[in-house]
Amino acid sequence: MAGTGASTEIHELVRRKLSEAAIRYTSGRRTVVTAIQMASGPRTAAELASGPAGSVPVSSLYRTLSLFDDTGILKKHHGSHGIARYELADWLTGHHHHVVCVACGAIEDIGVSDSAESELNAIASSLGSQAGFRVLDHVLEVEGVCPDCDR
Amino acid sequence: MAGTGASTEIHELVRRKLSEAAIRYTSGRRTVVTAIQMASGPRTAAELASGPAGSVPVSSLYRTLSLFDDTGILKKHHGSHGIARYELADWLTGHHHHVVCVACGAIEDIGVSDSAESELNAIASSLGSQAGFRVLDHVLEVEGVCPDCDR
DNA sequence: TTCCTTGCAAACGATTTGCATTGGA
DNA sequence: TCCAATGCAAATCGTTTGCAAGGAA
Repeated sequence: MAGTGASTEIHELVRRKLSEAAIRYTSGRRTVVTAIQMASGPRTAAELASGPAGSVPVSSLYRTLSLFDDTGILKKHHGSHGIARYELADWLTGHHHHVVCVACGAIEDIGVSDSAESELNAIASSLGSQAGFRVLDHVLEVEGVCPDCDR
Repeated sequence: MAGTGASTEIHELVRRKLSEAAIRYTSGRRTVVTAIQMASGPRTAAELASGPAGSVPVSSLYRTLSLFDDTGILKKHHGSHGIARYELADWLTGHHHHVVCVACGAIEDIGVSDSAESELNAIASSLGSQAGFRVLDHVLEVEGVCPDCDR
């Protein structure tokens, strides 16, 4: 399996980040990180609980997700039905965007070329300053119908 | 009041759209449309209920919002805390994007130039087809700090 | 020991729904 | 008239929290 090295490295990066804040990297927390990094897109608490993080009780799961969001290890999104979805933060996996299926709600990660990314940055900066905002980041979501739902 | 003309036209467009589906445009529903079109960005049910749509009971409000979302009159978003926000659909107000304040959660509408919009369309199409999706639309959200929160 | 973390169950808040009543075409 | 629309209250569901027990430094 090719992922083992990267997996180990992510755990190490997370451990370091947590230790800076004097937060323990316990086995339950490691389980959550592993579960999320195996996914191909943002996952809900329910998906994690009924799958690879099934051993972690819901309350602990939510506490961990929330802690990781606060710490900047995870990024929280709000999917099609208002249910929170979590994925590893950009600094752990690289900046990317999402395609969302309007029919079934599936979300997939999608990488962006450097040239497209700089166009996006330019547009985002221009829009943000138009409104007087100090721009920090941008989120592009492509809405469409996924291959499965599209007949 | 300068908005009366446009306001009337939106009500007429909504009425027509609903009548196509044999759905009545009642006074409660008109109140909701009026409340939403007065806003400068997507609004939550609570905001509408405690403000310009205060006369509409919550259950009816939610039913109306949901009906309008299904009918394509409103577009539903999920803001910073997973609370649903609604705004008039693009065909009623024109395509636009949002700037979101990561500090206070405020959301403002923001227009995009035609040239930026076609760049966005090109990027979105390319990303979507990369994943095998039939692309329908795109959402760009600029994250930053609003003037009020930024000292 | 001391404080962080966990796990259960109860609490919460946004949204939905059952059902009897009202109102418009 | 007749069925869609309404309004109240109760139910749902994702998520949060109080509190006592477990564990690592």
